[in-house]
Amino acid sequence: MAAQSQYAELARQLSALGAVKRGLARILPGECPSGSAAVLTLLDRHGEMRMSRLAELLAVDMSVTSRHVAHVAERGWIERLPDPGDRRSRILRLTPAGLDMVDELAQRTADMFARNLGDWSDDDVGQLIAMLARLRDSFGDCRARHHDESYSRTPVC
Amino acid sequence: MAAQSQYAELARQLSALGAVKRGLARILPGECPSGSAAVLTLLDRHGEMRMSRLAELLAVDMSVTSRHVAHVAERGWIERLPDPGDRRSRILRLTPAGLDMVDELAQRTADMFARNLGDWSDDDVGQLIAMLARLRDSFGDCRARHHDESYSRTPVC
DNA sequence: TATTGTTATACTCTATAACTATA
DNA sequence: TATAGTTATAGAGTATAACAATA
Repeated sequence: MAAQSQYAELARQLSALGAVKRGLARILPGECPSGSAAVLTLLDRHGEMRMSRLAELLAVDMSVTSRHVAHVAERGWIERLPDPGDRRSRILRLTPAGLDMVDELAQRTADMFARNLGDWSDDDVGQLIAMLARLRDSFGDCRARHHDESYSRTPVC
Repeated sequence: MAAQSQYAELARQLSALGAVKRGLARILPGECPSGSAAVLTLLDRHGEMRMSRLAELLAVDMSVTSRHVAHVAERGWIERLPDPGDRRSRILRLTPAGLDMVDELAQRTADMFARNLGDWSDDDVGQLIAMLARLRDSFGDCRARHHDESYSRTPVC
């Protein structure tokens, strides 16, 4: 358990991270904002999946997921296939054009990091990744709890 | 210098951090969204300062800073004093009510982290803070470069 | 009845550009 | 002319609520 002043400092650092994320967003292709990029990247990493699963991985509400998915589908980067097991559901899958975009994104991201993190060792980056993963894990699923009052009124996160 | 796959993973982790930040935002008082909280927290930490300095610390455009500052000033949490040395400028300073709000924010933030990071040691948190600070430092000031074409057309960040 | 997904609405944060006042 | 700050406008991301279709 850490001290209160440390928590305050951690909050400041997390807040300041917005600048890094906006920097990352600024190098994206015009038609592919960060929400779309996240969808494509997750589909590439985890393979085809349903909306609800994607919403979980994105850690946003399904309504938000729906809009991001519509955006990338309109551009032909994914297809929405019927789910044979549940006709309410849709299976999301990258198209070849989507895969191309994923490659483009990876290229731009790597360039960006290479420019700015040139003096970080492989190990440094690995440690940062590990700590961020642990942080996310500790917070669990921080999305709002829809219509669920079984917990306290103020969300746990 | 790290590998491209590591950079892709780092980008994913940073993107996923949005969930943690939204969780943090959800516990804020209704009248004090995260932009306002950042202003108050920075004034508390660094003492009174001018708009331009605050914009730098927030790492956002001054127009954004101006709106956040107006919001907290309307609620009486800061005062905007004339700068004796430059009449274009304004000095921002926390009021007693602003200090109270800072305390309230620190309390809520600490509660939140204590709930979720209970199994992190003081050292763990310290390491995370240090790495985030280094990350931010490596990226430098990632704000858009206004009307400055002395660099390449694509921003460095 | 409950769940999957979509759409409408509203709010926060951000950047760009045009503007005022002062240096 | 250049700089400090404000305001108007637009775009991205998100959540809530109401809704349709299916389980």
